[in-house]
Amino acid sequence: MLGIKFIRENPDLVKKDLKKRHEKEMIAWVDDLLKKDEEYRKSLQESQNLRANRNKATLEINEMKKQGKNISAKIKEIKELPSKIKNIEEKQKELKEKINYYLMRIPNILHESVPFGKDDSDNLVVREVGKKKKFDFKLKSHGEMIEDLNGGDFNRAVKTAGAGFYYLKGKIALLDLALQRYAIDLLVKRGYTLVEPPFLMNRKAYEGVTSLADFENVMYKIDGEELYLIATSEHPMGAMFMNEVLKESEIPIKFCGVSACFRKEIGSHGIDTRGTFRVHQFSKIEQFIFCRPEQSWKFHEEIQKNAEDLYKGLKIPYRVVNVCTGDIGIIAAKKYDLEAWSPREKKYFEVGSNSNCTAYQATRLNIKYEKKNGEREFIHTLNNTAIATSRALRAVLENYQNKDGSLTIPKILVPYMNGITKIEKE
RNA sequence: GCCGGGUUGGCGGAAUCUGGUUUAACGCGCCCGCCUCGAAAGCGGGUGUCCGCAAGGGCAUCCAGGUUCAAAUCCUGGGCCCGGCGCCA
Repeated sequence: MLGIKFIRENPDLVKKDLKKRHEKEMIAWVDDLLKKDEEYRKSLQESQNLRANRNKATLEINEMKKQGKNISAKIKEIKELPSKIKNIEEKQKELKEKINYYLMRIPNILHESVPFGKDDSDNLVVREVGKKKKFDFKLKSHGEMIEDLNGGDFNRAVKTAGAGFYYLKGKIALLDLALQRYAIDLLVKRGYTLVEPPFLMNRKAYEGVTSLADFENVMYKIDGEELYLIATSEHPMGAMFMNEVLKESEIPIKFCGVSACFRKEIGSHGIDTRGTFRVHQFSKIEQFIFCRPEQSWKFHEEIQKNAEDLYKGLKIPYRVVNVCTGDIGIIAAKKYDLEAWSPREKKYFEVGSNSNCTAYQATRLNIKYEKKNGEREFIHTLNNTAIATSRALRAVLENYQNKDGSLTIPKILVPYMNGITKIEKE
């Protein structure tokens, strides 16, 4: 969320941004928020004065009691103070709740380089990289390939779990792991610390890292417990330092998360029942950075380069898009999507997403860092996919299939495949 | 899951039974200043957060409530940690 102080000081900037995001109703929210904020602070002053009076009287009573004086008159005098305080504070609570309602929903301030637009069709292509191979045969879908290579089972996954789940087997399962190890090794080599986080998270921590809509549309909740299955390791990594103050000397912190990811995908396009592309569970290697505010734009490009280097290494053509104001979501100040080339559909499809969340997540999570002079400031957080196997598998399976139905293993993955260079049709 | 013990600042640790000059004694750490060629020691100040231009004040003893003029302390519910038992990949 944005700091209330920031909104107080820059209401016009906030409104201008909401307009860019096509959030017209929220513009009125800002005025109401500021009004409620002022009322709240006034009420706070009032209740605090009453509390000060009460505290003073309490000390006096104590003193009198020690001297053996009769305190009943004094108690009568301040008798109604507690209820007065209670009344005011109840109103205050309502104001605070409304203020929080707004703060939890008003989105982050956009970076100036974010293109204006309505939806994903207005995303700006930043660059296209890699040579597209020519195929002189009809390409199979990645789902068909997996089945033909005896590398997975979608029907039986429907039986045991439901649509949107998959079994991977044999060499394709190994390929899934190879992709993960490849990404981990590249990131660890570049100074990132490997992290295996909890796959379940409580509500409080979760509210800090995601938008409220996600609780409905994305997250699986454990029945009878305040626990949610993580949608990405970004979430437990982000929440890791909740309510902490980090020393300037310990940041930047660079994490490489590895986890299974669970998503309901309600409200998104159909679930992929013959493949791994849009599914309820997949594995993902994720980059996450905590850093000083002045470093975050530099790191945004750094984690972008990491992701691009992974696809360059795989020799899979991709493009980078700068996600526009209408498609970016409430948390990021700027977001790049990485899209791999689908030779079968002759279009790009999303394989990763790179967000600079600036102080937005850190404000909700209350993560600060302490400067050398003792001052404290909210930290910046960034996250980017390295490899989501469900999507990277599709990219590999389409770009590396051969006319005879076999699959060539990308050279860079061969060491992770126990030397296997090709998966033949069985 | 059951039984018992516990939860106080950056850390150790008093005060809890018997509510009251204890937001926290005592000790350690960290930061700044003085001293010094530099450092240590020593001395002085600081070391959570919120409201306020300031003066000043509020809040903060795991969390949420309650009782009370007053809660670290009493009551209710919940979380977490330690030990024992049980259950179990």
